[in-house]
This record gives sequence, C-alpha cells and structure tokens, in this order.
Amino acid sequence: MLNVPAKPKITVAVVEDDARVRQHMANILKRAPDVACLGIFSNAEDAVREIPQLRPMVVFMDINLPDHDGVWAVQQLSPRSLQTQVVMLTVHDDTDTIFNSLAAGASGYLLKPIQSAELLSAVRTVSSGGVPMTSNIARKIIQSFGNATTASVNSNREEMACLTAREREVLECLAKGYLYKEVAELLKISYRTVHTHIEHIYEKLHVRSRTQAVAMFFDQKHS
Amino acid sequence: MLNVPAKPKITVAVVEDDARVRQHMANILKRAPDVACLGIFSNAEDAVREIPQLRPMVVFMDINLPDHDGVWAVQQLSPRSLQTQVVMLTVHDDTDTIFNSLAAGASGYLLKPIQSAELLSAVRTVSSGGVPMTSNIARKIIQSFGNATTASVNSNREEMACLTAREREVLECLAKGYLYKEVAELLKISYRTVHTHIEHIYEKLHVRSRTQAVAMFFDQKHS
DNA sequence: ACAACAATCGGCAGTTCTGCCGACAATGGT
DNA sequence: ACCATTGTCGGCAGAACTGCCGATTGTTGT
Repeated sequence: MLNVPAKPKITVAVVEDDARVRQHMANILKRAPDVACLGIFSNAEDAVREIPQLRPMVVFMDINLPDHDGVWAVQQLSPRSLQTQVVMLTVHDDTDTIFNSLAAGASGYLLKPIQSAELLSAVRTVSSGGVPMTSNIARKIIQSFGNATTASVNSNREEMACLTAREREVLECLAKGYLYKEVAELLKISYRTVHTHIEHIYEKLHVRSRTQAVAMFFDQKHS
Repeated sequence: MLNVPAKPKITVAVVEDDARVRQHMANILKRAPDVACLGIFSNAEDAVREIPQLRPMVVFMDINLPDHDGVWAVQQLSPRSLQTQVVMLTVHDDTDTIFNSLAAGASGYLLKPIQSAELLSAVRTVSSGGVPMTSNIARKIIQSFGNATTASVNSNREEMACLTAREREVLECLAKGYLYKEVAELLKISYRTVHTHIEHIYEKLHVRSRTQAVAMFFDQKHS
C-alpha cells in the first residue's frame, strides 16, 4: 500500500454466464490499475480447460453456470492450480451452497449484485491472503458454529444494538409494512426525517433495501 | 469544519504479551492515518478491565497470555462492549482453538506473524462489518463444520394456502431482500414475470407493498 | 371442447424508495 | 469551550416498485 515500485499486477479471471454481469465485471477490472484480467469465461468447461494455463491469482466463479455447477468447476481447478484463489460470486446465500463452495476450495464468497468497490476490494483481499465475504455470509458461518456450543455473540442482535431507540422505532414501523409517509405520520415527524433514519439504519445493518432490513429485524426477533 | 468529512478514525486496542510483537503492531497502527490505537495491553486482566472504558471498535487479542487464555478475555469482554469486534491473533491454527474463539464472540482469526498490510486490512475489514481470516482458517472452520451439521433450512409451513408454489418461491426471495431483477435471475425468469407473480401475491394477501407481504410471510413462518 | 387456472412475457404512467449533497438545534462528555 | 452524537429537516436524480392495460402457452378438470 505504500511506495512500492514495480508491483506486479494481480492477475484475475472471471467465470460468469450472464453476459451483462460479465461485461460489468470486465469494465470494473479493466479500470483498476493494479489488476490484469487474463480471461473471461461463460461456462465451466472452458474455464476449467483454460484457467490452469492462464494461472491467474484470483478467479471469480459464478455458481449458476449453463453446463456445470460452479462448485464442480472449483473442485476441478483447485488441485491443479495451487496458487489460484477462487471467490464464489452468486445470488445464493443458503448455508449449504456456501459450505460446499468453501469446502471445495473457494477462498471467498460474495453475493451479487456486486459493487465495483466491493469487487476490487475482494481482489486485493484475496490476493493478500484474506477471505472476502459479506458480513452476512460470515455471520452465517460463525452462527452455525456457535449453535453447537455456546451462545453466539456476534449476531444480528449486536447489530440491532447499535441502532438508536428512534431508529428501532422506525424499523419496527417498516417491519409492519408502513410507507415512509405513514411512518412519518405515526411518529409525528417529517417524511424527510424518516428518510434520514432509514439511511442510518441501512448503514448500520449493512443492507441496501427496506426489505433486507426488515428481514434482519425478523431474524433477530425470532432467534 | 464540514468540508472535510471528518471521518472518525477506527479505534483499536491490542492485547499481546510478546513485547517485540506488541511494539511491531503499535508501529504499524501508528502509521495508519485512519486508525487510532487507544491502548495496548500485555495481559488479559488489564485488558478486560480497561477495554470496556476505552470502547475501541476493534480489539486484536492474542491467545497466549500470561494470566488467562485469550478466549477467556473475549468471553469477559463481549457482553460488556457490544460495539467492539474482536480479532484473534495467534500462532495456533488448530480447529478447537479457532472454534472456541469464534464461539466466544470473536469476529476474526488471524495467524502470526502478521504482515502490516494484513493487519491494516483486517482493521478495515472488521470495522466495516466483515470477518477477517485467512483462507486456511476459513477452510478449517468449514471442514469441521461439515462433520457435525446437516442443513435444515426448509421449514415451509404450507399455509399461505392460496399462494401457488411459484408464488411462494418469489415471496421467499422477497423475504431475503432480493430486488425484482435479482429474483428474476435467481428463478431464471424475466423481470416482468416476477412482477406478475408479485401482483398476484399482493392481491391474494391483500397487501399493497413488498414489505407488508414479507411481514405476513414471517408472521406465518413463526406462528 | 371448454372453462379455469398457472406460468410466462410486454409497455407505460405514476408512486415510492434510495443515495448523496447539504443544514441546524439539543445533548452529553472531555 | 469543544466535539461527537442524535434527531430533526430540504432538494434532487436515478433506481425500484406498483398498478393497470394487455398477451400466449400449457395444464387440469368437467
């Protein structure tokens, strides 16, 4: 991160069947000065055949592929190119899929749609030995772990705890299905203030929509 | 005063008994402009007593401490400082130690010797809700997890009787916070079809918004 | 054969939400 | 006195959602 001259670029490959997403990722990676995208594949067969020759440091692997499962592709790749780190990139956040991927040798797990900053952060994280994953994914893993023994402390409950009383009031209204303007009426504040509270709630809970926040609210309530 | 967003520094504390390592980490953290190191401790007792007052966002906790186990320290700390994330920092990579640390409430697990980039990356990762750990650690967790547990995710009550199977699928996606376009990708159908299913769901459940439908979904699920 | 339904698509207007730029007053702690 | 936090507001652009007008293809039951 400091003044290190002549830093070799991080080599990357992408396996993704959706042309739109593929193009999107290519654009993001192309703009990064410290990243070199060696190849982009739309199916698992091509990827498994070509990637060992390209030897990228990082592979982003979609799970929904037309010919094979992304997990299958990881299993094929891992033994062959030991220096490659694989980051799964998918919409599935169920525990089974996550665990199968990681057990197959994946080094990270991110949920689509992925933001450009998130993607580049993942590239650098994984190339420096880290494990990029969203907080929700990590929480699933840790929670599953904690279930067997003691109480898991780092859960939704803790994220809820950092909400202020007013923010919790707003979130409860959202959980009942009220519109912004209805929340405003109920709490005797302006539409704009509801708006601001919700912005803060999203930031603190690391979510990007009302329904994600409500889902987390219910998870916490019934856990 | 406002033109520079006055980004608050990430506050950090370190618990580490080896003086050399302690100094090394202090130097690294001191050089980071966005990090403020509030305290460095050489034993667990001091750390457990002082850290709740300092309220750092991140604590790096060694496991080999002279007076107590680092896991013990985490257990003491977690209930008291809810906003603090703990990253274990140790030479032990055996499954039991990792397991116990995470169960005690740790948010991450890194192996010594730690590089400066790695340390700073971990600070930022954990302060933004992530979970720093090396890929080897993550794999160990996954593997040992795979032994004990089998997934039991699908507990769908068959109420919501009026909804068709497809509509319930869509509703479950909504309950996880997906956007229309994400549901479309997940179910391999078009945006417009998702739209139509949701119209039917709203009509059958007598609601007028996504969040109301999701609230009803959760009510049914947990009743 | 026909009706009813389920599942899949399209367009379009209007509403709602989200993100980002700001602001100000009150409070409490250092 | 100063700073951080909280709660309260405004505007605006773009994204997402909702509602309503359609449609075709199958399946199921009568």
